[in-house]
Amino acid sequence: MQRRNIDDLIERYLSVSFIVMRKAAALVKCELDEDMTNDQYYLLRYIKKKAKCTSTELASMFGVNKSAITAMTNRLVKKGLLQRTRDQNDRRVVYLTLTERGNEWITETEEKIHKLVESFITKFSEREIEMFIQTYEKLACILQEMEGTS
Amino acid sequence: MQRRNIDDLIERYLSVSFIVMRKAAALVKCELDEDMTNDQYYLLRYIKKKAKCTSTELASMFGVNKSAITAMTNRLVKKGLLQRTRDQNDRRVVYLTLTERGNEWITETEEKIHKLVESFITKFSEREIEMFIQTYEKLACILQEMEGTS
DNA sequence: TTTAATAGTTAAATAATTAAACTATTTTTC
DNA sequence: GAAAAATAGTTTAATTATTTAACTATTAAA
Repeated sequence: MQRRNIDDLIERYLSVSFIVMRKAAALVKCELDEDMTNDQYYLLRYIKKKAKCTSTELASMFGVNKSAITAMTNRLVKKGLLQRTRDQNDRRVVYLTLTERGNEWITETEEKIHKLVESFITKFSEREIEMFIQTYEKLACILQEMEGTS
Repeated sequence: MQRRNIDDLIERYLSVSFIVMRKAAALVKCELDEDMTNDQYYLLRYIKKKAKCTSTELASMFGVNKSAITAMTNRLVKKGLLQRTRDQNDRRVVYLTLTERGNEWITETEEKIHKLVESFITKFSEREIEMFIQTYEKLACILQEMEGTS
């Protein structure tokens, strides 16, 4: 591939990924209750999928320090959406699970977000969106394997 | 398209876009000086491309309130990377432009970020990445046209 | 059994963000 | 042309997200 073609693709990638990131964040926010944030949505979504998980795992997935996760989970525990339980075999480990209310909230919210994503995903042909997501998933794998991503 | 196929694509999109967003943010951060943030990088990058721009334009691009832009630009002015100049025709308007140091910083940093993006973008075939970015750009257009994105 | 490593929290600091109230201009409207 | 409405940007107070460093408690390794 030619030098200027690569540079052009890189530039386009940087611009478009920035725009999509910010616009998508704004749209997701519109679907959430006033007192909930996008990060809180993503955190509860992840815990629902895993059923239970630890701070360390979340910190790695979110690419942040464990103390950032402690702060976030504290807020969600205070809101009654999340609960902590200690592992009886290894008492250092704390599991995070959804409360009943947390489960209700994320279930309702997932429905709204799915409708939102559907409203734009259906503007593409099945083939186009399938190809897009496949490449996107490949990219996710590459990024996850790169060092320094913690 | 079948119902369960759409739902599956939506779920895959949500998962992969989240992972890429967080991992990319972590990688970009590694390339920046200790005292600079990803948002500051994206803001200076945008201003460099436009040469000069206003708070209102930035707020719209970033999908945030104008007061968030005021706060960010204050920090960058304090760091000596950005400057404000008032429009002489319409004295309500304030233009933001890079200082000499700001220009040097963003030029150096853009080079690092380009190398970073190149390191993973070249793992795809030219055809695959071209298709991917085309669909991504279409998506950006659709999101920008959607209401409530401010 | 002392030493290492691991899991998580706390504390202090900063950045990003919002909402509401505000100042200073320019445009509209009657 | 003066009063009213709109526009551009800032300030203030509050909250969330984040980092780094120091810390507690527990488990694994030497």
